[in-house]
Amino acid sequence: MPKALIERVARYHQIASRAGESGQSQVSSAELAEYVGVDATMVRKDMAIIGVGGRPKVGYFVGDLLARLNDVLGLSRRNEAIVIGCGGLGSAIARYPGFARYGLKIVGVFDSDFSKVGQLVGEHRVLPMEKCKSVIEVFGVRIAIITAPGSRAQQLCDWLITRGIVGIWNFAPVDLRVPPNVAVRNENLGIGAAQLIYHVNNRTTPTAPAP
Amino acid sequence: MPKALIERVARYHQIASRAGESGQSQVSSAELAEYVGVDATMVRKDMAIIGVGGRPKVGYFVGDLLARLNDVLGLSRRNEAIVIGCGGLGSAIARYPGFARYGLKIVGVFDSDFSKVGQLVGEHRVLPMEKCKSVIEVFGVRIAIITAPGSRAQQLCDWLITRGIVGIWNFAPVDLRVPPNVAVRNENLGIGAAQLIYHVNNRTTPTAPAP
DNA sequence: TTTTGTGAAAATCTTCACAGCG
DNA sequence: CGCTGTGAAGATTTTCACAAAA
Repeated sequence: MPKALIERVARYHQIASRAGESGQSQVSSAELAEYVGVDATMVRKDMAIIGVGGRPKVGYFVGDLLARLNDVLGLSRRNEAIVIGCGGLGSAIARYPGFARYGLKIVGVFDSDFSKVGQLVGEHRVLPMEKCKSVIEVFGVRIAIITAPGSRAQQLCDWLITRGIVGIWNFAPVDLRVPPNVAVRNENLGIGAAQLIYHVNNRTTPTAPAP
Repeated sequence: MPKALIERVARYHQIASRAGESGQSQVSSAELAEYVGVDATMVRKDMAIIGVGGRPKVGYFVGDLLARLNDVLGLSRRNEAIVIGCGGLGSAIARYPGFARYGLKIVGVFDSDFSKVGQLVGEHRVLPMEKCKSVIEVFGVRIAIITAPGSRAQQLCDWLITRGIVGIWNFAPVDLRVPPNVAVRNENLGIGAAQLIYHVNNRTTPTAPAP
């Protein structure tokens, strides 16, 4: 399974999802290609790989496509998550409304700072770390979103894994190391900034198309 | 210039930067490879491309490496940025301490909601959108960080570009479209979530090494 | 006649194997 | 020796060209 494809599948999902909401019932490979920023041929190849068939002259049916994408991504099942650390980033994420579409449900927000415990963050009451273990067990939580300080993130991560967490979404400014059976996504804003700056400094000056 | 390389260069910078701070004066390709998650050979290839030479038995000098990386990424010059929208995500980003290392300096925080104008977000006073134009001009701002609602993001983006912005870091849950001479980085938390969920559901179960 | 589907070619990226140097 | 440097081989990803279908 092409690794780069997974990068695109999530985008296809977004587009299909949006198209569905706006009442559109089919999308063409050209349309998908446009939004994802690749060639239309590749979209068709991708569709072949994930097992979605289209119809010449019509395109792909949004319903079919979305169903298959949900299946591939695993969004059909409910995906419970907890947020650890409710500083600025943590509380913003805990309140972020856009996760519902992906079946990601935040079931607990934790902080080791007692002055934050008990505060309301969106619809979540901040809980002390002591409660974390039970929440994981009770809800069968598999995903943890870490927004704790970099200095504590790895230690926290290790502990969460012993408690059964198998997916880590890390916003602390360090790259977390995990055993091979655990999925980790290191978001790292600093690296994002560096990449953007690179592209700003090396952006394409608009040139006339080659003859 | 290999596109995938740029993805790694920012990570090399992070590692080198950290190594320097902890007093380490050289790093080996194996060490860099370990952290970035690629083969050591590729690190050496990358170094050759960006023009960093190492020494057998020693590795790469952190000072040389960092200087070159700063140059390649364009972090030597100061990179002014503004933040538009100071909801949860916007204010978290405005206060994020990790950007200094990359020369990214936030010089203004804006919101169109008058009830937020005048509030203090970290060290920044929230300004009304009317002031945005002048701030861009006065500081020569090239980068805008958008955390406004998805519904307004594209319109805002278009306007910013007319005002001279050439780099957009977009946290709204839509993919912004920009002309080819503008750099855009669509961060999109929803898509990040979808990708993590995929990897959680398809993570490698630890198997015995092949015989 | 437009849009999908796909084998073959091209480009890109990654790993291998080993030479070279301190 | 241990680690860098690099040409050649290998794997993957992307594009091209065109057949097929509605």
